[in-house]
Amino acid sequence: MPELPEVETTCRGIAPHVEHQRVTRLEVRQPRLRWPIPEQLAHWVEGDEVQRVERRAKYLLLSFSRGQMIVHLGMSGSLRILPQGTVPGKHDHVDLVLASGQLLRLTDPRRFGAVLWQENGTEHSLLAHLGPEPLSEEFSAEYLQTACKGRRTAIKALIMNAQVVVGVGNIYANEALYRAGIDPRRAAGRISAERLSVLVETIKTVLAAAIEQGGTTLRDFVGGDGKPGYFKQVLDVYGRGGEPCHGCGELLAEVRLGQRSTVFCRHCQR
DNA sequence: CTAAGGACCTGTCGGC
DNA sequence: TGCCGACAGGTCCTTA
Repeated sequence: MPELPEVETTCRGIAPHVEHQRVTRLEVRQPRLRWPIPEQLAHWVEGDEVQRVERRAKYLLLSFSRGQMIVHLGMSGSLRILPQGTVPGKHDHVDLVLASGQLLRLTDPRRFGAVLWQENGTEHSLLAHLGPEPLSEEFSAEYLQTACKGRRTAIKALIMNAQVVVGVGNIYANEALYRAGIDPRRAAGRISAERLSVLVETIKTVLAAAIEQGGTTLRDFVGGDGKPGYFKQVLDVYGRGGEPCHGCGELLAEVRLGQRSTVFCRHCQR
């Protein structure tokens, strides 16, 4: 479910309810997510106050006095603020119960998500080798040009590689490549500097627009405040295989690339 | 080192 | 209506 805009929307939605709140209890009903939830996590957070909620890549980081709780939503996860006492459903695996009378609930049917911990002064290995944030200045035309040099891998796979740049998932990779006029299958090392520069801009634009809209609504995504996102209305290619290209009217092609559904226009993208 | 494929898990949808 | 396979927003890990 969550791509970077969804995670950002969730972060902004939950932060006002969670920051500076004391955690009265951590209730784990299902510890088996992508990795087991650390057994000592409750011990580390209970009685302490959440200092800050922030996002790095698609990870949410909740800071406590001795370390950070790391939350990843995987493919199907979501976080919501609910009143205490709300009866948990089948896939409601974790509750962070707050002194305010609310709780932060993690729901994740597929359990590809994760709840982990990093002690102050240490960096979890998952976060150690992440590339730059796509909306930062560090993610520049020059940076992408260097990253593409000599690479034979398809450009779409490259921009979805978190070691190159974080937060570009399948939807926005398809959209950004369409807007840049680049064939997603093209070898990264065989794209001109000028065109890569355009791609950097379209990645930034498409992500920023999606964040502004509150994320893409697919199925039943809701942000931390329970409101749905509205970006789906402006997707040009994702989920539109076989339908007419918004630019030229030719039918959009759909192929599988690295096991991910890839939609593009054979006429507009080269 | 790079590139490609499998793995994790559940729900939903389309076809027969 | 029921069953079965294909597919879904992510990304780590193993294999070549």
